[in-house]
Amino acid sequence: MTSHILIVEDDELHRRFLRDMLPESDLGEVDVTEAQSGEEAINLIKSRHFDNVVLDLQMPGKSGVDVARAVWAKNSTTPILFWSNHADEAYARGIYRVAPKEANYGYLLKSTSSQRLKSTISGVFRDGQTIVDRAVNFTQHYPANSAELTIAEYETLVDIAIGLTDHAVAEYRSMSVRSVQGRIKGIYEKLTLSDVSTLDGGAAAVNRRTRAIALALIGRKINSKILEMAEKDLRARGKGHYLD
Amino acid sequence: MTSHILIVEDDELHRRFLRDMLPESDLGEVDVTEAQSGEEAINLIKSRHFDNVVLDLQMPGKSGVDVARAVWAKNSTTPILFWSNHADEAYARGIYRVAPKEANYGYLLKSTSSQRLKSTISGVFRDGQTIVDRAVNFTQHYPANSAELTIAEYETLVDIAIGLTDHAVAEYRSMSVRSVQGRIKGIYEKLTLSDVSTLDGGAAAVNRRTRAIALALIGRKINSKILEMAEKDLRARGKGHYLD
DNA sequence: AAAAACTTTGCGGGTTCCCGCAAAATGAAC
DNA sequence: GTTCATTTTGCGGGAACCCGCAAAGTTTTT
Repeated sequence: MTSHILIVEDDELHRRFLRDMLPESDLGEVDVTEAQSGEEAINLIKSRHFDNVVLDLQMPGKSGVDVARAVWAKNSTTPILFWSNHADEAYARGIYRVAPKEANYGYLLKSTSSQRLKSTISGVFRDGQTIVDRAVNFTQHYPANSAELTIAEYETLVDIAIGLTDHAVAEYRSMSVRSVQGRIKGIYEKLTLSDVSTLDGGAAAVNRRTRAIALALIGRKINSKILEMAEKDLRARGKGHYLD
Repeated sequence: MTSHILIVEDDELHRRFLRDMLPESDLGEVDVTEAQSGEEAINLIKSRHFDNVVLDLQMPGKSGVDVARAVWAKNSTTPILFWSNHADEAYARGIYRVAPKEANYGYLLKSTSSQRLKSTISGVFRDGQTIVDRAVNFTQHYPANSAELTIAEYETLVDIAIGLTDHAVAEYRSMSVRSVQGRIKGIYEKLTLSDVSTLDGGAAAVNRRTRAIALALIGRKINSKILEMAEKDLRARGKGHYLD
């Protein structure tokens, strides 16, 4: 039986590498289709059937998480292998948020060996496993440890990272301003921002809010793609005017 | 005469592509050395001589801008070709800031054709040209137009993006707090943030400071690597305690 | 069902950010 | 050297952020 596989990959060398490697894997006969962008992929997904998808995460325009959402909207059990240069917790959380419970997927770094890639493809596409590279610093069962941001804290972190005020987050998430501030304080604690140093005159050297965003960015808990998706969600929920 | 070329590229497929392509270019005889990381590259640069460097920008650990700084510290006229998936103004400004006046360099996206890559290599390495891909949204002669951030505004944007307070920026840059606030207002105007919308109760929906950072991030004026470099510069100038 | 843990919430005070008003200082152009 | 443009600067007021104190509500564990 022929497997129909969609490769979504803007990098030509990587796309070619996958195209050549997939027939060598032990999936049996495969029919490979390629897309060079998230937009192209979404159009293909709407009009054609694919058994499996190999998906880069960071692409110009729509990201891999955008495409995954479209794949799983069409068929919530389609296995996806995320294959990326980036081990961002931001992407891992994004995937976790859009993945249906019944889906299985893989998340592998491009720096892993061809052998490892082949065995992961088999595991995800043929054997129905979920396999996440350990370099992706995010567990699925959380809080795996209490230093990780909860779902609620992460959601609030993204909200303040796109620039919303406490009042706007409160209205958007249907909670009080004080609640929002409580979650933000929790974020600061987990990013070890409870004490900030002061200047000679006694004023603080660091603004906690922007420092937390910087740390999350440098620690790859958030990235620009995730912020774009968050803005899109805001607009989809009728609150786009906040940003105008 | 043999050209000694250093390739700095974490992606194995891209490194291999360059290694195969360089002897085909019209540089004459070439001797190619490869580094898989910024750190490895910096060690090689210190101990060996290279006539030219091909440099990825976004790598784990030290970025291409870090490596460029080391290259030009050793020899301020070594031509460098920056070859990247990312057309970030952040990187362009970073390069511009570390490039000596007498250096020539290229900045090309990996999505351009092999033909174009070869001709750019010739132009930069043999003919001493500076060639920047037009997708890199940053001119060298600025302000090319008054909507672009000035050097001073950009420097302040990066300072607030890493989380410094107005007082800390003032002390760090030896200027008054009001001056810092004036520059920040200029940043907001150029990011079209002068008017922000309000919620039903009249409170603002958007915090300008964090919204400006989000827009700069999404617009690729800044990125996490640039923030890491800014933190390093802070520490190098004896102000690392601001962040502790 | 009860107890414990976690989250939400209101109030109020202190700090930082943001901006207007106005003037001084510096740099560029003539 | 003079004029013009740009940048810097001080003061003060309003808004947003941050947090302590305390209590209520919800969820989880026993």
